[in-house]
Amino acid sequence: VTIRHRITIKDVARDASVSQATVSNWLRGQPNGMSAETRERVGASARKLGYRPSGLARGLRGHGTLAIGLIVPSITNPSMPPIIRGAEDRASELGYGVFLSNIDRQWDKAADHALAMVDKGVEAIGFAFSIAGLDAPAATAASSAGVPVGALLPAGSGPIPAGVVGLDNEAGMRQVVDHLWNLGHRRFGFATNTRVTANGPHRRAGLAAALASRGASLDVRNVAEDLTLSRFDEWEEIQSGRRDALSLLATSDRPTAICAVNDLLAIGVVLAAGDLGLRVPEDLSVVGFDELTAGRVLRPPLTTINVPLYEMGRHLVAKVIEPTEKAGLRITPSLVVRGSTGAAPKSTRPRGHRMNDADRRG
Amino acid sequence: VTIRHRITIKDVARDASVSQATVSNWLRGQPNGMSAETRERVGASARKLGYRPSGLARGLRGHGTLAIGLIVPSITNPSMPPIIRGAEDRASELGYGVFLSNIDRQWDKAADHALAMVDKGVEAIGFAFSIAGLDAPAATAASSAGVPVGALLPAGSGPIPAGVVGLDNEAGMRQVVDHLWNLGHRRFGFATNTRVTANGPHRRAGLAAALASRGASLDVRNVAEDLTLSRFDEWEEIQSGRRDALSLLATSDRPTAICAVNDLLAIGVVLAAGDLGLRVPEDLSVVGFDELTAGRVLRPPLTTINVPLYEMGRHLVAKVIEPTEKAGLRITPSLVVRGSTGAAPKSTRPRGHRMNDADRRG
DNA sequence: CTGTTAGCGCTTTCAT
DNA sequence: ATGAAAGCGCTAACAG
Repeated sequence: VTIRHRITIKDVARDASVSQATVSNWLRGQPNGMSAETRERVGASARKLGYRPSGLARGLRGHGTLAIGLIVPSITNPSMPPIIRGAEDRASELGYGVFLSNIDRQWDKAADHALAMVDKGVEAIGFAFSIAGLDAPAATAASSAGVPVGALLPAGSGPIPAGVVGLDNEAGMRQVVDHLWNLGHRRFGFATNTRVTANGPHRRAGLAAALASRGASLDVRNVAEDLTLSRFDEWEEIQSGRRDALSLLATSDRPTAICAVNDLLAIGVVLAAGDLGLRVPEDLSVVGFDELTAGRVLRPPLTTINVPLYEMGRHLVAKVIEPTEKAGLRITPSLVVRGSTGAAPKSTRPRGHRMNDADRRG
Repeated sequence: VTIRHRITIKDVARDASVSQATVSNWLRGQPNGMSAETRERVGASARKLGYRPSGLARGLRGHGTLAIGLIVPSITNPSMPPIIRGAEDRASELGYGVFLSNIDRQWDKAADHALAMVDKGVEAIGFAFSIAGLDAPAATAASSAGVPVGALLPAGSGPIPAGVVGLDNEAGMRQVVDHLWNLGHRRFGFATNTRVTANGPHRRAGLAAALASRGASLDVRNVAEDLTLSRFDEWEEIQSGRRDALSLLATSDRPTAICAVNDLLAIGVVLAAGDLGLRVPEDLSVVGFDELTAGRVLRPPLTTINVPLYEMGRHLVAKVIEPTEKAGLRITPSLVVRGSTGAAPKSTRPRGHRMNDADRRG
């Protein structure tokens, strides 16, 4: 607990009877040669004195600070921890530390946080699913300050810009439609809310596109977008899915399968089905996106799309720290079939069919 | 995207025709007087030039770096995000940035990570539920380097040391026992595993103590501690709870209520009950600890103990950044009654009673 | 191979 | 009320 005066390179130099420069060379693995004898002597002194190089001074002098920034939209979003873990792991392997900043979906805060990180000397900044692309204010602010940025983003179609790790949501929805279509489903619903990540619109569009490629289409009346959600909160997001489902299932020609923008909403859909006395998957199939643990706990367990979040976090960091490649990386998620999807119900209710009381019962 | 040469205090000084010292004074809100005229002129120049002070240089010169470190045992543990969010929020309010480090329950890594943070100039380090107290190697390493440390820890009995935010697990278990006892339960079981946080033993001891205070006791045969868990993983932890329950419920005088060390294990217990054809709560009551969202999704929803994680994260940071008070803070969690607990089953099976086939059936 | 000498951007006496 | 100058701990040319 001795708060001894900080041991500097100078102390080591004096102890080893060499110059600071020599110690400095020793520090970063002798770029130019160095006699083994000296190296050892310096090493011994450093160890003896308990010397630890100051990252601050090193950073100030122009060299790296060995720190990067990671900005997450909402840390309580269950998708984030694996991403952060991946990012931190990779950064750590590369000898970097990570500054974490959570903006709680207040997108306008991103730029400030990014700049604060720049001031602290980060060498790069990664955005975990920011609402917009690399052209968002926060990203441009950082890169115009000379700090490289990278981001996790929906992939969209076309090439992926350098620095971005793109999630191919469309490919995911394609798998969902394949699965459901083979099960006989023809009327699809989509549940989302106004506070989801940038992936939301891509998932909806992906569903519509996959349906279109089979000559079917996503009826706008079968798309529910809850807008009563305020700040992000897992349970609240589940509730938004529940509200969506309630409105989706109130129509006479209700969908036989509902795709939710993510697992949280999907859980809400399953819960709503229970409220309405509908059996899943006999009466209604439900599929989510993201593969959360909560979806496995649900009865029936949720069929969903697995997204390799941990790997994405790793890639994001690798991309910003060592921007070797000039192109981005495309990540394709994959379907995980569990119990919430099954054959479409036999008795399809043609459009315009009148609801009976049993349908109405909650 | 212009990577203009960094604007320094010198540029501002030149532009405003004052000295660096004056700009420096202006920077940190004029400690000594300063003519309003000058202040304004400097401000104008700074704004015009887009000046941003370098945290690195500021830190090097001896003043604060406005950065703290936060070390978490396992970021994918669902209890962590709220803590991190609270910590980050409070730090941010105080103008601090936070370095996050996840050690994935590899406790021996903590010291290295802490030291790495010290090298990066953090002003303090907070440990979110480290396995040991403030006397753990990591904490002593940091504090002997002159960096104050704080931690989230089980409170235990007795006074709480400065810098620690203590969770009173015993108080939580007392509430659990009150609730269950009033429901008629007399045979209690406890499910845990060998990889839980430092709170684990305290929860078990708390249960035993609460029972003892009513003249009852926790039969060691009714304590199951799964040890097949490797790295932390939510689903795996649920499985460990399932295994615990399977062994706990195989006895002829099985407990009528099982308390799990946390919600994840508790979910596993409920799932196991389902596997065995036992109804919850009619045949078995289950209670968890931590109040996770997954527990609300479970059917029946889990009765549990809510821990104010977000607040604890905030307190932890406040304690390490402004170590005003000399004593720690005690946090008392509170019972949340949901559907997994109910009246004890009428037909109690006295010790030694022989199981019938129905009991055996899975 | 190793030592000298300048700074990096900022704070901080000490003068003025 | 403001300025000059000396570093914080380290790196980066150059010299020797």
